Amino acid sequence: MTSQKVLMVAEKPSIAVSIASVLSRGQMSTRKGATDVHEFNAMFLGFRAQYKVTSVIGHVFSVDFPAAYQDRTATDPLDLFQAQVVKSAANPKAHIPRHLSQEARGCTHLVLWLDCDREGENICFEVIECSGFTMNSRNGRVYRARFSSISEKDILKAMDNLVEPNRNEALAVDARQEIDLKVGVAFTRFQTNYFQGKYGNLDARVISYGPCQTPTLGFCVQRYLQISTFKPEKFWTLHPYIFQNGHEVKLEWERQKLFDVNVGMMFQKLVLEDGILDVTEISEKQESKGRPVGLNTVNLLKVASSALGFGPQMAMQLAERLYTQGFISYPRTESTAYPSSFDFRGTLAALVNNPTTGSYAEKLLSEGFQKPRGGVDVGDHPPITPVKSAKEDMLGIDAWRLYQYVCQHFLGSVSPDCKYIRTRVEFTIGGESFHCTGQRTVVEGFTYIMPWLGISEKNLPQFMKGEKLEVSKVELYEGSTSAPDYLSESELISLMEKNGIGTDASIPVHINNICERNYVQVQPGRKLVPTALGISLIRGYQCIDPDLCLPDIRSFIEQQITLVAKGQVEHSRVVQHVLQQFKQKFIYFVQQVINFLIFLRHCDAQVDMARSFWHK
DNA sequence: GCAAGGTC
Repeated sequence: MTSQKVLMVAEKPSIAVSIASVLSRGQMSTRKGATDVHEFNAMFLGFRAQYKVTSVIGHVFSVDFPAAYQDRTATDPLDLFQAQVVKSAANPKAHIPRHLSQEARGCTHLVLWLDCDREGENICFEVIECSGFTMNSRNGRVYRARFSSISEKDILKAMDNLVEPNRNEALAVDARQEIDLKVGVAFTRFQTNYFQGKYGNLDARVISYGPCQTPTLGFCVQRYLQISTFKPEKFWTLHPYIFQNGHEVKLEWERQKLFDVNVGMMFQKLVLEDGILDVTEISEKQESKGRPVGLNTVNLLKVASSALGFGPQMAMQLAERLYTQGFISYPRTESTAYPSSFDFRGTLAALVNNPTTGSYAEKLLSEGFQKPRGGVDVGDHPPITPVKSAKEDMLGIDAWRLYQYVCQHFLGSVSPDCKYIRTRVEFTIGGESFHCTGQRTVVEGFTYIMPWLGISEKNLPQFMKGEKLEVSKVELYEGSTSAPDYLSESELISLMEKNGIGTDASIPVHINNICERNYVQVQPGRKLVPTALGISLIRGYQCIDPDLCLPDIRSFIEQQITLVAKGQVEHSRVVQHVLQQFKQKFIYFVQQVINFLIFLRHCDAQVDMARSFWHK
């Protein structure tokens, strides 16, 4: 009897290695190709089988317009909405389609090990197309492996529960690709044609629009507008002072702020006339600051920007290198919960040779470490953790600093919580209430290894309830409300994540885009300051159609394609419906812009007439 | 050469 031949395809080479290692128990032979192919013999569905495990490198295809629409001077952007879209190799140099079709030859079964998300489901069908397999054919069968992590347990479990790939989820991605392409390119071509060199000094090669990049820019400009329209306001507050056991203590007012100096002076007089503070309440409460959950990509990017000064693009490049050199685990993950099978002891042991964090890792090993807090498991990859110890000269200064943070975060996540005692003393004087607070650390916990998160110690002298104290002075402090600062890159990342703009992998790309297109500039402290061009663009959308630069535009697309993913509405109906709406917006936008440009030309003509009149 | 999403 001839044996079965099984082809397995993963989303990236490293996953193919993991799957082949588990299923062959390490007994595989690897041969080079467009991507490596791992071969071995094992049982498959009760029969002896020859296995080949290989991978793609992300998407095999990407969508674009046919050649006829590529010449932007010869095409009306409005026609793009009803144009055909064609798929072509995402990376022609990699020759992935040819690789898949060659390896599939003679195979009786195809098992798809793509990442278990919508994009992965879409890549499943790209692989099916290249391999020549068809769903439900007699001579070859197609299976989908659904795995929640790349552990031996989950891989074997997925093998015992093979399912079919989900066509609807794949179609939802097709819908998004077509909508993003048509909307983005139509607006971008129109804007570039009409704004470039037309007026002002908005000189730029391309003036782009996109349902992710434009709301991203919108966040930066929104903050800029808050700053530029901010009107500072004076305020007053009372601070009584006392001397207790040789310490001067400044008290805070329950009313916090007043915006009228006369009322402030009245209260100051009341307090001074009384002159005696009554201690009405003393409370001590133990508070806890929780250790961090596992590190995911977005949180790594935020820390890299705010604490290490690395932009997201650079942070990902450094992380990628640390990953391929085996120092940290896979750096693209949404999960913050460690899998149940995670080897904490092994990871700690791997760090004991680290010059700076090694002794702390050793201490956790000998004295015991904590089970990490919950977090979320999205089922993609485990949180980002160190894998082996390193020294600075092995990595270079930047990679070393990022690696150090990954170590500190991991160690922090298996350390005790930080415990501290908060003391609050309440006073009354002249009918007004004041208080002071102190705090002291009881258990340092994870803040030992992440000292910047530590509790700032504030000691208070002893007080007794019912005690009466003489006030030493009563300050009427005059302050001024201040404008917020420019949006920091790490705040922007938080806003994007919260509003569903981009993914962990694409957030750095969008931020990089708005910088490279000269819409914002990164200033010291990684603050994002919009340029004249960026401000003009967003103000333009705000005048014509504010939806265009709001994050809801992305949520709307996501929500519509989810109907496809769930099989509730047909793919083509959703695409038509969404494109129809964007086409209306596009037409209105074009009309308004053209009217405005006509108006400007009219103004110029008036100015010219006035000039020639006065210069006669 | 314009979008956004994979991954390198």
